Amino acid sequence: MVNQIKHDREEVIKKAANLFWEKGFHATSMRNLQDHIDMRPGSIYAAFGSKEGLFKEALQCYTNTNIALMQQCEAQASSPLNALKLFIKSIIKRPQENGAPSEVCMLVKTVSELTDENADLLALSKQLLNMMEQGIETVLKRAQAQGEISASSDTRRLAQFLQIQVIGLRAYMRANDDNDCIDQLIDDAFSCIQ
Amino acid sequence: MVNQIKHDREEVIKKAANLFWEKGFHATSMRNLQDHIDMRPGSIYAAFGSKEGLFKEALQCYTNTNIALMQQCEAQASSPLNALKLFIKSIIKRPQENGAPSEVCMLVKTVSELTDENADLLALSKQLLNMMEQGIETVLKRAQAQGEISASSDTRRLAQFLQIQVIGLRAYMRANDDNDCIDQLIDDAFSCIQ
DNA sequence: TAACTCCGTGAACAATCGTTCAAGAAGAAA
DNA sequence: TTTCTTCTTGAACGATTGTTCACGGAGTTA
Repeated sequence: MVNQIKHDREEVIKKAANLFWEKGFHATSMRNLQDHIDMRPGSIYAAFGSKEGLFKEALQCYTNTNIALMQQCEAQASSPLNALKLFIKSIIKRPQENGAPSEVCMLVKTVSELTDENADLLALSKQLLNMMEQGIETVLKRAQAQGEISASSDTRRLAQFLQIQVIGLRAYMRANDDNDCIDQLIDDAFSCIQ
Repeated sequence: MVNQIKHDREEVIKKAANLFWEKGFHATSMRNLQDHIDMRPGSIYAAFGSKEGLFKEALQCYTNTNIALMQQCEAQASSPLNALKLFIKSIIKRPQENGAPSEVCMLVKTVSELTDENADLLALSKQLLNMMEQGIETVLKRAQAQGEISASSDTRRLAQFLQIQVIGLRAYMRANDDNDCIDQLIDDAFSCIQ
């Protein structure tokens, strides 16, 4: 085998994504990343081109993980709507329970933090968030086809509604330390979906 | 009159708050601030002590403005619940319409961006967000006393619900460029309040 | 006018930022 | 062993970070 790649690319990106997710784009320095993913600047720049390049891959990785989780929920749950509930509940669980580095969605954090000074990163985050919403809508349509939700419901609007609930709940959890009521708040949100 | 203070403190803090609100704490450099508030480093540090010190005042200023807006809405509207609707609608309106530097609430942005590395700023933001929620609850109680909402409703939970809606809606607007549907989404959220 | 007080100035500080690149290490091919 | 290829290393770059402080200017008091 020719010179083997020392670092597993996927593994490295995953570690980087976790650090970016925790600290945000600007507060994460290349020195921080070097320590966290155990690579030297030369290797990082050879592999990813720039801090922005690595961040793009991190955003993609984060989204792919979420999509995979969604598919996993669909395989497990007894119906599309239950899959959606399972997905959202497992995403919203406190970080200390599922190892996530922040309560807030990484894409939302990024969209909130960045400005036009990083236009392409901002655009990518918006695009990925939109992709997640469309994924939700796809499952909602499946639920509609199976009669779980009314045929007259606007699945696009329902997907928007759920997206807003999840964004709001996660940011709210970040802002409040004691959140025993979260489970009920999630149920409240879902009771609106018919 | 002894040497008059050249810069109006309130005005300076308001300008600084707008820049911090737009760019976030980390992405706003002292050089950016110097240009934006037209003060030199010496004067800034004499008046505020540090970047963190100025940011604290900016957070307070932002919150005070929101509280003032809430009171103004109560004076204008025909009932407590209508005042709340008016307040939330005027907050959620797109930044290009009301001059706000970002769609996202400054306190939420801060809570989302910062980590324990700026523990006191994080704590202050959480505290101010909580204060806003309590303000909402106060108005809800007034609405309850006037029979606008059911006497059996849990105003604490309703305030939480509204807080989550506003947080979610604003972040959602930041992430989506075309948002003609926002007014309807706001009405949807309020239709749950009984 | 001279001395004093106060605020504002901006050059300069050490530290850190994102990034580059010449050099080294290690296995493959000859 | 020698050459070649490929990946890694870490010192070093100029730029920018948050912050400091000796200085100048302007109004007040004597």
